[in-house]
Amino acid sequence: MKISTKGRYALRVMIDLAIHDTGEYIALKDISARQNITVKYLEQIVTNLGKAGLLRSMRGNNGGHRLAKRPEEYTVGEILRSVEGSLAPVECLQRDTNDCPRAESCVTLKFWQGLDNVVNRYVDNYTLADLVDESKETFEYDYSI
Amino acid sequence: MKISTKGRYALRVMIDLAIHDTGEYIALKDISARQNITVKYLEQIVTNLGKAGLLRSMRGNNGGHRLAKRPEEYTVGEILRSVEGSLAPVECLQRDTNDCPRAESCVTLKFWQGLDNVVNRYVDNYTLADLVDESKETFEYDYSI
DNA sequence: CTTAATGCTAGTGGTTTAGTAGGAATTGTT
DNA sequence: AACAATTCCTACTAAACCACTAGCATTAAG
Repeated sequence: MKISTKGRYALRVMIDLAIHDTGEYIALKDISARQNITVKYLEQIVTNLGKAGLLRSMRGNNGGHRLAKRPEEYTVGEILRSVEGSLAPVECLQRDTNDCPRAESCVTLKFWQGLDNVVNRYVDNYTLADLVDESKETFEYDYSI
Repeated sequence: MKISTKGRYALRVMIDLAIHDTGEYIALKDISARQNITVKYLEQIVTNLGKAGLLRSMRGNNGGHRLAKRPEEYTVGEILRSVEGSLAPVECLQRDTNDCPRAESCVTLKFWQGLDNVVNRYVDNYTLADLVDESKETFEYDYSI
């Protein structure tokens, strides 16, 4: 039931972009320095975030990334899913990719569906803005993070 | 965020033992035939369940396993944890094994704790008896499973 | 044209998953 | 006492996944 580093890092990247949002594009180099994640690894993460439409990106000199919408418009769920794929606890709940032939007779299906529901309800009711607020509580006067 | 086969199989084993409970010990061979899981793999799973005190086991001829308590006294959470280890979505929440030095400054800690809470609340309020009941609904008159 | 950035594809060492395999120990039956 | 059926224990393994690293192509500004 673990979330991978990509999921955890994606959250940190989004918080970082939200806190340092100036309207300009922010280079991965800067995020890397603040978050202690290599630029190369960040590339993969922001690629996923970008493909999901969560970021606007710009190549070339002075290029970088910025949020595509306001922090309160992102759910943590969509951020996590963009890099982790489905958060479903068992594969048979990923409707699109899988159709378990035993579904009809599966005794535990209801249990797994319920678990999937509570997880998704939680992550989809938590917004990036919530994380940003908590970040500001944590570092009361220090916005350098 | 996936549960491994061991976790899924452990649930099926426990349901199987509950449904076929006669007070006698049930051999892995029988569970294997009903659940389509090899005896060898079942051995590993019941070893974990046994070490957690969830099963009573008997070696030798006519040996096998049976539940250590009534189905309503098991939570699905304790069954899953006995084979999966902690269900925490991030390692830093596994108090015993880990003490993240960044915990104080971790911006996302509160979010992860909340997720851990909803997951554990769900699985710890679901009992083996609930699964058994649902199994009986699924196979109305067919208890051969 | 140079520089600084992202975009894309591939490689890689380590860990975990999902089993398999073999034999020792235990218990009931004959 | 021997045998058969079972669990117990340790080790092994192929495949997948994770957490990166690497190299080069592409793009944009100055």
